[in-house]
Order: sequence, then C-alpha cells, then structure tokens
Amino acid sequence: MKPQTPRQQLIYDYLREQKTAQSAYDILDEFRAHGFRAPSQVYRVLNKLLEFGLIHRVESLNAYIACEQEHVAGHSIVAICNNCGIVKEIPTANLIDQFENFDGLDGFTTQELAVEVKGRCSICN
Amino acid sequence: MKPQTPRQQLIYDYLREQKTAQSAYDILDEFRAHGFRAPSQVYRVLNKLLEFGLIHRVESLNAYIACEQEHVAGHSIVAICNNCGIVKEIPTANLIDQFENFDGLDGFTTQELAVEVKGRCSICN
DNA sequence: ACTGCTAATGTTATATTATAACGAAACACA
DNA sequence: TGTGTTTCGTTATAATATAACATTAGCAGT
Repeated sequence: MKPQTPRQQLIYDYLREQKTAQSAYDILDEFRAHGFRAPSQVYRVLNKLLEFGLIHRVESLNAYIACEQEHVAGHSIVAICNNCGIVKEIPTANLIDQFENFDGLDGFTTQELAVEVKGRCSICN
Repeated sequence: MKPQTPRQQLIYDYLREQKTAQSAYDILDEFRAHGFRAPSQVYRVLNKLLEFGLIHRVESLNAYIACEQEHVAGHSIVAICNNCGIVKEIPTANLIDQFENFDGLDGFTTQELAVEVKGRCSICN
C-alpha cells in the first residue's frame, strides 16, 4: 500500500530521509509550515502509515521510522544505537516465522511482533 | 540482586502477584497509602528494580512486570495478549544468544534486547 | 555521641507522548 | 443538488516520564 494523501506522502518521505527515529512532536515541529498545528493531525497520518505497513513505531523510543521494503504491518526487527540514535531495520522474514512457531509461545497466536535490539552501531562501537 | 529497600520489596512483590503489566501510575495509585505521593517516587523504585534485573519494562505498553527467574538486565522476551492483557515472560536464553550473534546486525554490539510478541493467549484464542 | 558522607526520599513543577470530542470542510455519488 | 461518509482542524485533556532541589535516614570512622 502506498501513501494515499499528500500529507501521508510528505511525512513518509520525511521519515525515509531520516537516519534516526522521529517522534510525533518532532514531525509536528518540522511541518508546522505545511499546516500541521496539532498532534492529532500528525498521529492520524502516522496511524495510517502504520496500518499500511509503511512505517514502524519504535516502542522503546516512542518514535517512528520508515521502512524501505514492504512488510506485514506490525512486524519489525530494528537495531538502535544507544550512542548516535541511528535506527536500522533488519530484514528477517524468516526470523519472524521462527517466532510465530516458537514452542515457548505454547498456544499463543502472534498478531504483532517487535524485536528491538539496542547497543552500539558499527560506527560508534 | 534482591530488592534493597522496603519500597523496592513492596513494589516488586506487588508486580509478582499481577498477571498483567502495571503502569507507573497504576502502582502510584495502589500505594498512596504507603506514602507514595508523586510519580518520581515510583519511577525511582522501578528504575532500581530494572537495574537489578528484577523487572522488565514492556515497551509497547509503557508498563512493568516482575520476572520470576533472574536474567541479564535489559534482556527480555514477552508475549502479550491483546485481549486479556496477560503478559508472559518467555525464558529463552538461547534465543537471546542467537540475536547477539545474528549476522543481520553486522558490527552492531547488543546491550539490550526486547522482543515483544502480541496476539492472543491460549485462553483467549 | 558526633561528624561527614552517601543514598534514599519528599515535593513541586514541567516535559513528553497520545487521545477524545466535536464541528467544518471536502469528497463521492445517486 | 442533496445526502451520507470520510477527512481535517481545533481545543481540550489524558497518560507517561523527568528535572530540580530540599530533606532525611543510615552508616562508617573517630
């Protein structure tokens, strides 16, 4: 699914350019000039983009990143550098499968999966 | 590491009794009678318990759970039921090792790891 | 017991993230 | 053109978290 409105396109493009995750309020400040005046306007767009599977919410940062490749909405594996804040999405369809069938889960049906690895990226290391 | 103060013990014991994750403000309300009056008091205790590896923060819920078994602070795998809210910790030392050595990470050094699986538990299924 | 240090606590204020509620505008289409 | 539906703007407020600083408690050395 592609962005459906100019504003969705705007925020999606912006997130694609960023190396670090952006909070809803970062985005709000960035786009005041484009008529974004209230958080709810930003959240509406973010929620649509999440639904389309075009962005991820990074739970441990309360912030958002774009994803290059399309993927199942709600499934993500990201590595976050504690030093420079760079967030890298790790493409691992198979690792996700592994989780969905993981015995430890024992009758649990997976709907969303978030794996967040925090540490030092290869540059900050 | 064990809880070091009465208040740490109090909150840790409380979290151990709960089946669902509790927010800092849930805990604040629960323990007003014990002299907790401001969020910072709760956060101080929670941060200590996190440091000791006695509790986990569930990122996608902004809430906290106790862990039965001791573990490396900052490493967790939890399954969260979207219906009843039950949070189950999954003991998977080996899976965590797998992540630390995962090639996708490519020079990245893991310090913290959070895996959050959301879906339906075996009862709500 | 007294002193000095450190860790824990109390308190107020404020920052940050997110949602609710509701009316107005835009759009789709019979 | 009228009618229903979705999007958008706006205000208000809820929920989560931290900063800053004063105070107290516990404890080690004398």
